[in-house]
Amino acid sequence: MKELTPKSEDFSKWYVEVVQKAELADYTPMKGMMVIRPHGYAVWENVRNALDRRIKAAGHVNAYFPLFIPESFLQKEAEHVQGFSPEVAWVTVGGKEELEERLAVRPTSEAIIGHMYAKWIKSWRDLPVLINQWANIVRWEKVTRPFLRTTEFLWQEGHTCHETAEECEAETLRILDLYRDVCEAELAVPVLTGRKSLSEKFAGASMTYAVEALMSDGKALQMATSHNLGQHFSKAFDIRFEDRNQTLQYVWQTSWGMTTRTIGALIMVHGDDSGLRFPPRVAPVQVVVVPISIGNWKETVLPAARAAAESLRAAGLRVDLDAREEATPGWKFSEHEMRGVPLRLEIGPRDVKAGQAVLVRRDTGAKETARLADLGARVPALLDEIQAGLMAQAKAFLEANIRDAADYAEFKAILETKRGFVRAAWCGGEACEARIKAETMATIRVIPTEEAASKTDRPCVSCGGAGQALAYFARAY
RNA sequence: CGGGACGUGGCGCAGCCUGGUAGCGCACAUGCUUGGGGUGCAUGGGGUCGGCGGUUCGAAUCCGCCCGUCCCGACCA
Repeated sequence: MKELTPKSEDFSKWYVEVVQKAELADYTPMKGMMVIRPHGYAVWENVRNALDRRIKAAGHVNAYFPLFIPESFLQKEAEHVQGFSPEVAWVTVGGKEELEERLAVRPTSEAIIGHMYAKWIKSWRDLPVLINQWANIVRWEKVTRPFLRTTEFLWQEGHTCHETAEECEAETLRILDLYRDVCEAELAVPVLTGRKSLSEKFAGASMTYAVEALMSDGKALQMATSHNLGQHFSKAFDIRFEDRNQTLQYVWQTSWGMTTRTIGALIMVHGDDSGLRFPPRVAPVQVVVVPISIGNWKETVLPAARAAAESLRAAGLRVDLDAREEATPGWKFSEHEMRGVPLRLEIGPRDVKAGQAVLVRRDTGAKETARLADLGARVPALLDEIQAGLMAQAKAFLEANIRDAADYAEFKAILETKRGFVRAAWCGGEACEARIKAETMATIRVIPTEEAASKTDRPCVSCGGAGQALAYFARAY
């Protein structure tokens, strides 16, 4: 549990080390499969709860569909099967018997859900269907990294059906905004939102919208996606309803997901050379109480530390009392910094005498003393400040790393020297997009959805043709 | 999947070139000591060197194949 490689020296190494040293995850004997350890899983639980609250508040209900999908189902939507087939894991044997039809371990659940929806939906009165599921997913990725890309990962996937195209699009965008809100309000990760180019969209969607964040090494990370599936799947799976005019119509569908990858974003956006810095809203432990062990501390300091921890717990905070005898205070400080605890509360003999405690912020390192009687008010306020402080810091970084490129030379120079997002005009042509990707490794992360934000009179940064939209380009994870 | 690096107690490494059955630091256990930023000392337990095969009297060391990890690309949430 020593010496973390500095972020600036080797970002990838720093990332892998901090994941392990903070005990968020660990590797297993199977390639690309990791254990999410209790400290990491607690983060996921907090993210999940925040998301789940919002999904339900927006009118959705949770359900659970099977892990396996018959091969023939996956094949019903041509683009879908083509997009996912390279990374599907198959079950071919059950017990000792060879299966007649092999089963895919779900890489996403549109196919099985589509099949069930066809059975359940008959009338416009059945619509909208607003179902979400929390599930595990398997995609046989060639290159894996803890949280960012693993063979199996956890996520939620929403699958909705609507009467009209307009309603469907509205749902897609409502969810996009929901994701933005979770990222910014809970994870303290500022994001760009917008649509994807056609080449980057979900296999089988009409349009994909995404929430993109900027990691502190200047690479972008997709935090969530919201797809307008149009009628692609309803036609493939025959999901029809009789509308208000007594004609049969195919439903309009959306699907959307957010994954355990968000934990990777939390690490890469907020972490520093001492380890993790979790935003209080999703931190597994919000306050750690460290008694300063000197002399007869167990009789004097420890009871005061217990009382402080208890009172904060009673106020609804997630509090850990680190009363271990085998570790020194300094050791504990470092360890809890590594683990990202937002606020440390130190109580020593001097404090007990003075009826106070020392509060140390993880985000800034700032120390202050507070009267024990005031902790109930001061600690929650400080946690709010830390949450806001992390957001402000990340936002300043994002804004400082969005740069406009007038021409291709400038575009390339920015990506070479500074990275971050480059905002540039694009003609809408796939050839230009592909060329930019090949030459700079940058892809279109999002094209802002609002007319005003994407409108441009500048020529395409690649070909010089008429610019159709302003797009945000970046190298991405 | 292409290029590169690596695989030796839990972790990080040395030893390999010039074969002779393992060593260091941290961690761990015990005791004392210390304690407001990773305390110090002593004692002790733990590996047969990623796997398989070959060469050899003898392999961590040489050769071949395989597996895995990390980095850089192509693919992806």
